[in-house]
Amino acid sequence: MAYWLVKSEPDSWSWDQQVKAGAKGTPWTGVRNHTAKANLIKMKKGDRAFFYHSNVGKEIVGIVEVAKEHYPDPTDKTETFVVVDFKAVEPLKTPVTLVQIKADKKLSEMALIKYSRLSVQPVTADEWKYVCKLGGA
DNA sequence: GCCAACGTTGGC
DNA sequence: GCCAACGTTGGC
Repeated sequence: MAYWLVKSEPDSWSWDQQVKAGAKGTPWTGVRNHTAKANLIKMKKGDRAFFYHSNVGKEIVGIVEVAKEHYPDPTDKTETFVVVDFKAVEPLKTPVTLVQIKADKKLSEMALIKYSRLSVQPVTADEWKYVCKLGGA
C-alpha cells in the first residue's frame, strides 16, 4: 500500500465536509496539474492519504482512503484530468502543523516542503508512521 | 522550440 | 496583501 498527501483549502473543501460526505467517498475534483494527475493515477483502492489544510490552518488534519481509483474529472471540460474518490478514515487527535514539519529533521525531506505547490504528493512509509505518531492516529 | 509575460498557488 | 515559485500561454 502506498501513502499520499492531498491538499485542500478548507474554504473550498474542508475535512469536516469530507467527514460528513460519509463512507461512500467523494470525488477529489479540481486537480489541474500534470504531476498531481500522475500521482492520482498511481493511487490504488485502499491507499491512504493525509488530508492537509492549505492556507487556512496549514496542518494535516486527518486520514482518507482511496474508495475508487481514477476516472475522468467530471468538472474538467477538456477531459484531460482525473479524480479519485476519497472517504474519511479518522481525524488526527492532534493536527500536525507545517511549522512542526519544517522544524522536524525527520520530516525535512517531505514533498510538502520541497514541492510546496504540488497538491497531490507521495509520502514515504517512514514519514507516514512518524506523522501518525505525532498526530495520535 | 525558445523565452518573456502572465496567472495561480500558497506561505508569510 | 505581498511575493516567490513555478506552470502555462503565445509571439516569434
